[in-house]
Amino acid sequence: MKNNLFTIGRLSEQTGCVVQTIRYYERIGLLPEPDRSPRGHRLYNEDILNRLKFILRTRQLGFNIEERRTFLELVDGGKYTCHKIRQKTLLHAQEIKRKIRDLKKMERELLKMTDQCNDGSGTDCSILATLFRN
Amino acid sequence: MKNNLFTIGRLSEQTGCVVQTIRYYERIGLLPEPDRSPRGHRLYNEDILNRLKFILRTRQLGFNIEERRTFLELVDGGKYTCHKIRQKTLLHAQEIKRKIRDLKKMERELLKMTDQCNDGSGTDCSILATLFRN
DNA sequence: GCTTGCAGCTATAGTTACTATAGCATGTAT
DNA sequence: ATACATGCTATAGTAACTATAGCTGCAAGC
Repeated sequence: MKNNLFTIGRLSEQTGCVVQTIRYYERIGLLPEPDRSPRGHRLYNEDILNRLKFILRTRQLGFNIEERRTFLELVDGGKYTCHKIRQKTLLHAQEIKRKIRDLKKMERELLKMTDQCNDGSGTDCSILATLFRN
Repeated sequence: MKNNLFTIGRLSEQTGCVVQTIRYYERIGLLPEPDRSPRGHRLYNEDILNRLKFILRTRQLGFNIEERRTFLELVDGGKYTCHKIRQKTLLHAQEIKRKIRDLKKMERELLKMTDQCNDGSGTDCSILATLFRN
């Protein structure tokens, strides 16, 4: 049951990643150029499937393309250390923490504005007043 | 002290918005085309200064260009109601809440991975193991 | 035998919200 | 005279895809 090849449509189904994105990842070098059928269709194997799944998990965790690329290079080269990867991951977690803080601030300010709003049908809106304050 | 005109550099200083962005906002219609000096330099007044400040505040609150445009149209047309603006703002706050939830989930997962990591110099990294799990 | 539909292909453009660059004109300071 | 600062326009670049146009080739239905 190993060693069977499948098309890009099957890879897309297996991973939930749309076809264009798969080809995009190949173009930018995250995925290798796969074998082709006589008709020129891409043929994938389990290795590439797993590699794509790896990429998609790092994507879901908010790593950008270059960060994903670095992870892959570390893995490919086998020259990573646990420490290096942990540092990278912690750094990323900190950035996410900062984003959360910023968004919470936004949320607080938005809710503060709506709190002061009478929600009426008139045109004396305290939200706009706040946005227009000097 | 009113009615004095100033250049784009001054507007930039007053608002903290870089010059290119001001011109960009003009191009996409958020800011009006201002008067020009004999040399063709843009000349701004207090009204445009306040309009730009308004735009920048909505930007800081995470409203995208089209949302900012809608706010401006409501204000320009005078045909807004307090209720409408409140709804718009609350909806936006909800989207931000959702983003915060997603980011918190990311953060938790990242920290969980690093927790299980021995942080050593070896190449048996539990973070990678987690990312590669099937 | 013909058409329709589907899956794949390449190359290219569009998206968001700016940011940066190239190449120009003009005014002021040295 | 020359450098520097500020302004101008038009255009390209950014991130990470997503969508489109126009093509090939296979299989099924009429």
